[in-house]
Amino acid sequence: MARGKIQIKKIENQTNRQVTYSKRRNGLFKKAHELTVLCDAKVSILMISSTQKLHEYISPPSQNARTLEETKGVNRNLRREIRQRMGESLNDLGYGEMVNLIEDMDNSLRLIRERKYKVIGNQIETSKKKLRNVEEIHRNLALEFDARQEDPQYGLVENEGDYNSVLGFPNGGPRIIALRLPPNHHPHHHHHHPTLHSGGGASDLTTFALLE
Amino acid sequence: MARGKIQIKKIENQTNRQVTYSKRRNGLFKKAHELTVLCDAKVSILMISSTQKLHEYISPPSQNARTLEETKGVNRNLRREIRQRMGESLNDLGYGEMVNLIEDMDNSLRLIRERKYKVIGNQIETSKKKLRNVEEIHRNLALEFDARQEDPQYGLVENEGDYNSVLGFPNGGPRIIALRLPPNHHPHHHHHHPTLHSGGGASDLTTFALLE
DNA sequence: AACTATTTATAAGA
DNA sequence: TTCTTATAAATAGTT
Repeated sequence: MARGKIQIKKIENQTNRQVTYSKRRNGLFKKAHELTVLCDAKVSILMISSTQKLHEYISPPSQNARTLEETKGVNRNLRREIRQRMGESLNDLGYGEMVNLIEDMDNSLRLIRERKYKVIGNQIETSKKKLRNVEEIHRNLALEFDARQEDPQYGLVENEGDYNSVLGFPNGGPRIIALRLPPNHHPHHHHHHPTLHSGGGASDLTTFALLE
Repeated sequence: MARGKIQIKKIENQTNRQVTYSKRRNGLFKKAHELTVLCDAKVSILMISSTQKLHEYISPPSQNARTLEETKGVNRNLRREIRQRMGESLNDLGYGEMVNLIEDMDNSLRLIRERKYKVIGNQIETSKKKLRNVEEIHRNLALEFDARQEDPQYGLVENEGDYNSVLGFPNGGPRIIALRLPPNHHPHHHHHHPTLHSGGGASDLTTFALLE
């Protein structure tokens, strides 16, 4: 947009592409920030460069920060729990947590089994297909990021863009927020919920603190 | 940035704010799109306006061409599956499906039990954690939101931005979805699983079908 | 929704 | 990478 018009198509020269990526990334983040301020909006941007580096912009929490953060935390934990219930992401669980999870899943299984015997109707063939489809689809969805996590070559990049400097925030600008939930703050009523246990050596809470 | 410089601070006039939001949102999405093309990057943007509408930009998958409808189906099925694995929303399952679910959960349980005995301790690679956390934080906005879709009162908003037209995509361009959120929600009002519960008699599938 | 006077972003060069 | 600057693009205010 200067010194000549360009076509919007992939920049083949790797160096140029890198430079343009860096410049435009800053521009985009700046625009995003202005939008959040001007329009009282919430914006979140994730981007992965052609060299597989990750950059992000998260608009700072506006007003209902506490509630929003709590809600975020609940969501985060819910998702983790789901993975665990699928038998994935078990790295995060300590022994005791795993015992609790198993107990919880046993209970769920019991529920479902009971229910099974109450079901009328037999659409077995169709049903099997549906479930298979669900399972396959689920695995595909998990790929985008999760698969990347399995590959050591993909690492998180430290704040390269230094967006805060660009925008004139010495520090304290938009950033990743860590949430520490109260230990008893959970939609579940049962106490033995695995994902919210703060126990264990390396909890998510610790990791989040590092991010700040 | 025209006809006068403005200060980057919240626009108090509601109408102006709305207009500016719309304009700048399109601008931001366009920039994002250019970035993806020019620099061969992947970009994902989520934003919620002050009127609680959600808009998102997701750069088209470079090769993996999954349609919007397919993706919607994935999400729909994922949510349903999660509920089922919690022992809820079993109404949707036929007998055969339930048999499959039980079998699958048994397998998962076995996985977890096996894993339990292999747990050693701090195996966490910080980079993996970071990446996962970034992803999760980014998607929190969407989830905040997905949870509300379970409630029939939430309706879909038509593609206001019409970003594809702006950019000259007749269709098949980057997908932007707008949904309308209600002004008030209740993050702390939880029953068993508020965010994952379907409301009323209609199944979630039905609800989603209406939403799309 | 369109129109423009201006501001802002940025491509190319240093 | 950072700066400079000519120019393209975005957009604030207006119609």
